[in-house]
Amino acid sequence: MDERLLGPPPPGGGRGGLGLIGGEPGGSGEPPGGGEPGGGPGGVPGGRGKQDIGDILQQIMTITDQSLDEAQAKKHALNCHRMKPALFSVLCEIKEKTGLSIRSSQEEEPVDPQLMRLDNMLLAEGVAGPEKGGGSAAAAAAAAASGGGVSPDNSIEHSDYRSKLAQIRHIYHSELEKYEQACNEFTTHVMNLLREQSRTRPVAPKEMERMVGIIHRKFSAIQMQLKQSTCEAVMILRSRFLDARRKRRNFSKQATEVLNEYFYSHLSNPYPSEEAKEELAKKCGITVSQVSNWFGNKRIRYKKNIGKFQEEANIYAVKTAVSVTQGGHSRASSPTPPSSAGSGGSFNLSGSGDLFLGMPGLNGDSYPSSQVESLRHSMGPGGYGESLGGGQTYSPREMRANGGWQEAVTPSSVTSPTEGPGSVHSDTSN
DNA sequence: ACCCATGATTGTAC
DNA sequence: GTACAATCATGGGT
Repeated sequence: MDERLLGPPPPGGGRGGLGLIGGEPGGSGEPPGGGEPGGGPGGVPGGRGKQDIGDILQQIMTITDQSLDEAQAKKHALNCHRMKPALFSVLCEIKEKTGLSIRSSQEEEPVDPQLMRLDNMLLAEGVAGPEKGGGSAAAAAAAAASGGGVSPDNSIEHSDYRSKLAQIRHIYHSELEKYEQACNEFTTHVMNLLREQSRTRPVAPKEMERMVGIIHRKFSAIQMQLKQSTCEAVMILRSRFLDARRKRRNFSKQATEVLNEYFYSHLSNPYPSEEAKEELAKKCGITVSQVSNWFGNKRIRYKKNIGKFQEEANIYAVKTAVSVTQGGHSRASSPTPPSSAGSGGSFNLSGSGDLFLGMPGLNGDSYPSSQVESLRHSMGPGGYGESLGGGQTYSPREMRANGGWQEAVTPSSVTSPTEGPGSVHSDTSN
């Protein structure tokens, strides 16, 4: 088998084997006329290339037709030829001359910047490099990039990301190993070929080195493709992971209820303190930033369309009213911030009462009073500032700047008459 | 498929 | 850093 692979070098020499790696400038693996001892020193460089293709084909045909024994016999005859040393020295001479041009034509091979980039990226993503830490580090980096909220199922996403990354890593390494193995096998094969050829033609160690270099370059090109596609896979995985973070999932009904309850019971000043947010977050099984988001969205949307929220407000107002009248302490689901201790009942009552006033049908007004208030607000500040009653100790900056939450959205009656100067809001802690 | 509700993100002001 | 306002993008109902 090996014998067949090494083939009968004399006619055509190692052309078959070396030709496989292709792209060799000047066909350096084959000294001019090297495979044609019969042609003698007359086979000058370049002459081979001009040979008629028909001749070559014919030669190939003869090779295939020849039996191995015949080839071996020819080889032997060549080696024993009395002119062989002379021919060999001529070939060596020619080789010396052509060697320079070969060397100058290729050699410079700076580290490919793209390969470097790919290597760096694979290292950074934890695909290349040490087994441990890399993947999780990348996942952590991705998580850090997410910014604020860490959703409860984030860990699931993390493990998912990690397992997928591990898969990619596994495939990458097994492929890399395969390539390396193939490269080594091929290198050995080529070296054997060259060694075999060195009996009939001069093959300098440098030439062998160069050949090995060529093979490695070819294989590293393949490796680069592998790295490139691995990078692409990681990028896709990563983008999917990042997209997944953005995916919105509605809060549970209970969570929304808790948040709404707080919102409507603090309608006059729906700015939960940090502690209140934390407590709400704990109760709802969400993060503090999600609570902040929720309140931010709620405030803005409530303000924008009070009428739409009226019904909802009424529902929660009734809820709180009922729970308060039933004992006042049954509002277990509604967090009572430490700073608001003692005042909860009062503003709940006031809130609900005012909301009833705002109910269409209950007050006989086709327009909810809050909408009227809204209209009044749109007329500009100044006319109803007294609704604050001077009792609010907490006023967010922007509220002070633009006229205040109460002024904007709260029906004048909602501004908690019961929430006097002594009433301290949870938000006053800020 | 469409529409609306809603959680998240972004840009801006303070 | 917080809040607002606008916007994006998805979930869910029809």
